[in-house]
Amino acid sequence: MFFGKDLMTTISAGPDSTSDSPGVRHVKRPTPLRESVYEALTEMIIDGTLERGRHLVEVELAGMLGVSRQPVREALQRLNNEGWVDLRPGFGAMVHVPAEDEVDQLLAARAALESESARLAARNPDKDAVAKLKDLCKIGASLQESGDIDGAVRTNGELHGLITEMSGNRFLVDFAGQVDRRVRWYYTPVAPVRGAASWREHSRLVKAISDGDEDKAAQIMREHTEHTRKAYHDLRSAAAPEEGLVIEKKTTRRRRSAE
Amino acid sequence: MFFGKDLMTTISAGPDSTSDSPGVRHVKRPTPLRESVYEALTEMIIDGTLERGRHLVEVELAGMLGVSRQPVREALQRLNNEGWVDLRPGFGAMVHVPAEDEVDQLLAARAALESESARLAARNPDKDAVAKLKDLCKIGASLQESGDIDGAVRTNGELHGLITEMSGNRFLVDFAGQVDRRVRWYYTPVAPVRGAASWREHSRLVKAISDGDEDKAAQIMREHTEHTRKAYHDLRSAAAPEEGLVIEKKTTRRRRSAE
DNA sequence: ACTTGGTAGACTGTCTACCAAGTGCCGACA
DNA sequence: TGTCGGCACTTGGTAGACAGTCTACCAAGT
Repeated sequence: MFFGKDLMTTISAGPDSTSDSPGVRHVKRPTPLRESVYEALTEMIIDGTLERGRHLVEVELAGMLGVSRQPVREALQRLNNEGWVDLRPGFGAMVHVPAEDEVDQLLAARAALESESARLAARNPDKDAVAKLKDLCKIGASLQESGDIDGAVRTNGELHGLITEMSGNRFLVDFAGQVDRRVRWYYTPVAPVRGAASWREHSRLVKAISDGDEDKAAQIMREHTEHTRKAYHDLRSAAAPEEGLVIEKKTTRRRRSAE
Repeated sequence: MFFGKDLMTTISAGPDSTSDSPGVRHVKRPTPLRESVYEALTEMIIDGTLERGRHLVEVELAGMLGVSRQPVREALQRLNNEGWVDLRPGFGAMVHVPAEDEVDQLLAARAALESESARLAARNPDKDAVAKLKDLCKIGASLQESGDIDGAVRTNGELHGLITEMSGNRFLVDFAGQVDRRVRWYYTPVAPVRGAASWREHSRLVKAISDGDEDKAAQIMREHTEHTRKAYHDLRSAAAPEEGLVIEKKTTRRRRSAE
């Protein structure tokens, strides 16, 4: 994400630099440090810099980010509450290792949350928002087609996020947001397979919303999530008949190198 | 106030809620202080010891609970993340003052979450759990009848909690749990009015679950929540035709000036 | 070979002290 | 009366210290 730029240079400035290096410029801190640390860490977890199961040592992270233990602790506790890491008392934090049934449960929760959101969004569809949705559909489909998986996944997130926001329900927004981020973490490898069909469904969904057809919107969103779950299972059983957790290794793609 | 010295006796409460697989007996794990503080504070917020809108000063709470600032800070941040308090940077925490549309949104979210939970619970109803549900129904109804509102509200919470747990989906459990506690906070005054009908609905719901009728269970849960919302609105418009939220009265408390 | 006991190191949980910066309030001043 | 400046308070963040606990490893005993 974009906050990275400034922050990372600021934060990662001096691992063990002495207190008064003349070159270190302390940028204005608009947001509390713990917030920045939180985002930096989620980013590192999602992009794999911090591998699953890794033991996160407070002082180590603190040094890595150029802050003291406290903000790190606070960030870690939030990450723990949201399920990104597991905090064992007296030992510390480990990056969460997802159980096999976890994606299932996540998608089930998402189905409930987003299907309801879609219903409420359709209940009173805002003109501008609908226009934006249509845009996102077009953008997403073309990104998908051009093979920009990261972009498509991101756009997918924006689209779903916008729909939940249209529900006007801040709790749905919040919960669905959390679920979405988690899903995105586990799910990126599925996107290439599932992509094309997914975007066709998005279009139908947006249409139902703009028509104000509540039941249809909710229904489509439900099926949409259900298809995603199926795709995940197919990929899983195809890619890892016995090896279990090895999938992410095999399917991880380096996207920066065009192939 | 009895918070005086050994807060352990006050806060360190019941058995730990670690998910225990059969055969593994965790002896005794001292809960981190921040956890105890968190629970003490939510309790105080719910029962009104800390009134809505009140400015929470870290060092004050720390003294009150007999701990240092650190655990209090960590607890406050969690409370902030979960919406119990609002943390204003540079100023501090205030106990959250619910907006008037907030209960609506909360109940809408709960409808989605718990209706889905009820569906999943009905999908494969566990014998023991169903028996427990029936118990709770009986207990709740009798508590309601005998006028023990607090007890009825608590039992209501247990019943809903058990149903979400029966869904087997930890995310639904988690989210619904958060929503439920919040609802319980705002909602206690409604319980007396709504109570009797509510418990009749619970019985029908439990029956649907034990029959394995998914659609019916989901449907009943939805209507159940809907009725609750209606009751809330009725009570509200009856009790406060004009004054609305002015419950908070304009008390700017002077804390240190001589009075 | 397997268990037991001991030991050492690492890390967290918590406390204390301290400082800089932001916020709200109150009173002085125009 | 209204506005400005300053004061007191509080948070946000840092540093260091210390006890308790967890892990790992090694040595001795069975």
